[in-house]
Amino acid sequence: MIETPAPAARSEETRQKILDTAARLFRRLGYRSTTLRAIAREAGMEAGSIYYHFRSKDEILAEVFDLGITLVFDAVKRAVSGVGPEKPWRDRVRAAIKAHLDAFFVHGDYTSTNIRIFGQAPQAVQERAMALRGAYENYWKTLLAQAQRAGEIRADVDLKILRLFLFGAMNWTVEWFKPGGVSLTRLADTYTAYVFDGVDAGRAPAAQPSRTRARRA
Amino acid sequence: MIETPAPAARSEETRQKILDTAARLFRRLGYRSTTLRAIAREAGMEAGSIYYHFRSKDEILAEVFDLGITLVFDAVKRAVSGVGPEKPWRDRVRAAIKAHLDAFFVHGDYTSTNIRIFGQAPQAVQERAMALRGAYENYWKTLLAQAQRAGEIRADVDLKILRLFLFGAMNWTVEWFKPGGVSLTRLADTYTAYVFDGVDAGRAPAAQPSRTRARRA
DNA sequence: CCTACCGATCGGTAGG
DNA sequence: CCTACCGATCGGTAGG
Repeated sequence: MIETPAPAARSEETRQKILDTAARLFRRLGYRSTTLRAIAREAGMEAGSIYYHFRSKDEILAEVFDLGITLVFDAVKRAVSGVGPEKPWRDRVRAAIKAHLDAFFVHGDYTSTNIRIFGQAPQAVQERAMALRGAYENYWKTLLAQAQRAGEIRADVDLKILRLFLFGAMNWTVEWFKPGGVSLTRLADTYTAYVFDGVDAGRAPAAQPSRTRARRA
Repeated sequence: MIETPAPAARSEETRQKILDTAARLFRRLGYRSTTLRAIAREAGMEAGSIYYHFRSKDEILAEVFDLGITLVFDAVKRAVSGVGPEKPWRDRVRAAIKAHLDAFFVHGDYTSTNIRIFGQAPQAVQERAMALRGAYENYWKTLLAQAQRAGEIRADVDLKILRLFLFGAMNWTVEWFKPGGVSLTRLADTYTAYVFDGVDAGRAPAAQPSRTRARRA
């Protein structure tokens, strides 16, 4: 019953293995230090064979970039649309934050490569990825704008600054998050609470299910 | 009256020019794509001459890292200690945020190199920079802990998470900030307000000198 | 600080 | 998908 996969499927599998390996090496070593020979070795083939699947090193990088953005974007859209229409916008923002963070660690090599080495990619590769990046940013712009229009974000908040503030906080987690400590769900809850409520002691602590603390004066 | 600088000073000047050039290229191109030949060219000398001033490419990178951290650290310490003792801790945090952001753009190539390509540096170089990085992180840890002990940050806030949250937001500015738009002072004020007060519409807007808005219900 | 050079390695290709 | 190879370029060094 177990058969050899059809040639097309087999090839697609190898292609995917090359991308996975490349993403992992790009993330750790950067663009130039990642050599096609190293990718080939870890993917179990010879260097020249990569050109059977890709036209150039830049094309591999470009696909890693695209896949990284797409995986995050899709996960975020799915999470947000899963929040009931009667729920406040804060819940949708929280779902988006959680999905964004989750995607970092399910597809960590792709997303980290995006964050870490986008700036050092050849310009042609950057330009190709810009469209997808822009679409993802626009999604967040709209999400935050709706929350503001609904009155859940103060009208004096500059949404562009807020979005970049939040993106920074989220994207930085690729530099320090390790599984085993704080969970991603808890981290997403915490970040959401920081953004909406702040950490000031003169305010009520963020609503969190399992622990309520006395408030100061 | 204008004399040729003493040989020692001249050499120090060249050394500095090499570091400045290297930092700029490291930031833009990454570690491996930045070649000693390119550094030499833009610093106005031949590739071999760099070895009169540095022992290796790695040593240049290590010095760029160290300088980047030191410049930010010193600026932050200076800014914080300039806040009057009667002032609330929030003012010290705000001063630290502003100094951290300012340093990014006064010494942008050094600090951006630190943020962008630390992960792709050879391990020996990373290890050397760890001590300074740790010292800077500890400084922030202490600062936030004092604010919490003074009751200005809620007792239930995890300071490690808060620090990483804030570092992410601050460090991400190297990816998007361009002079001419929002000022760094305003950005630091805004980030401080976000962290302490949040953006929720059910709360008072962050205290800002020139504009007070009506508060919602 | 320069000239001239070395060994190593790279991205990519031809031909199978 | 492999073998064998090319031209280019790299970090680093010797000798001045």
